[in-house]
Amino acid sequence: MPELPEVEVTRRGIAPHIVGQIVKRFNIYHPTLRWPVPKQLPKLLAQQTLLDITRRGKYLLWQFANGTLIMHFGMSGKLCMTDKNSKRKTHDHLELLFSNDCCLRLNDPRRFGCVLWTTQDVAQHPLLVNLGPEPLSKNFSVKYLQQQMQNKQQTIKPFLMNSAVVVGIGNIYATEALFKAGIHPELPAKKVTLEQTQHLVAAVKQILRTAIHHGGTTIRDYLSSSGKPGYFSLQLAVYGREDEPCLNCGTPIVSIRQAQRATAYCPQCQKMC
DNA sequence: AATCGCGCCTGACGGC
DNA sequence: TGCCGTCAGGCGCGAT
Repeated sequence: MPELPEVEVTRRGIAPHIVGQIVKRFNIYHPTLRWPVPKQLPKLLAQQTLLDITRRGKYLLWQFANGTLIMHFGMSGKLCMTDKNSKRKTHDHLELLFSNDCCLRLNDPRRFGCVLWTTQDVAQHPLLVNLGPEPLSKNFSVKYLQQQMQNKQQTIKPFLMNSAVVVGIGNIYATEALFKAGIHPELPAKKVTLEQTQHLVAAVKQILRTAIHHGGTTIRDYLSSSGKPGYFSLQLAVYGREDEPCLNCGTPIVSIRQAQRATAYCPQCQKMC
């Protein structure tokens, strides 16, 4: 499942090939993603120059002079850079063909992703306007997080996955960051101490930076059909390691469910206080 | 107001 | 082998 690092790695991988290029064709093959892909997109984008491609949280933003394409990969989406003559694969839902013959196809088996269009200030779009700070920016600070956690009874793990608090932290990275910070996932947010908050902010930033770095090294794979997303190259300390020994202390990793999501943690290393 | 839980969807996997 | 049930999960939205 693409989280922030995978989206950022994708952005960095494709930008040099397509920014400044003109859209030759925009083809929709399967318009029913999470929301319908706007039917008028082929006409709107034809002959438009891609001015820039940026990211907000897990949203990829394609900036054109006449508007912005908003793309989200949901659970299973990815972009494949390919030859325009190559055979389309199952779950290739749409395709952007640029004037330099660079061809990008959105492949998303589960279709939880979306492709939308706005002519307004994209930051004010309903999907983006309520998003919290970028985790790798200085706005995601100990002071900020402390303030957000104040009076919050919700446990820290689902709290951390709330995009209004901080963007881009999905199940894998929330789980891993709490292990790294030594915090029990069921600790109510308001009970997280200053010291724990310091560890948590540092852990989130470090894990995301490392994941982006690893993704960058496997970027050609990521952009190809055979590729694996960057996080596969990460050493996951607890996620998916139920009953296996903790890498720190050997205690078997425990798995629970929080808000319908699997959470793995070490009962020895991750404390409630 | 804050938080929970549903539903969208397909592929992987396990049991029979 | 094949079929079928279960699970996984991001995230907006409606319910509580």
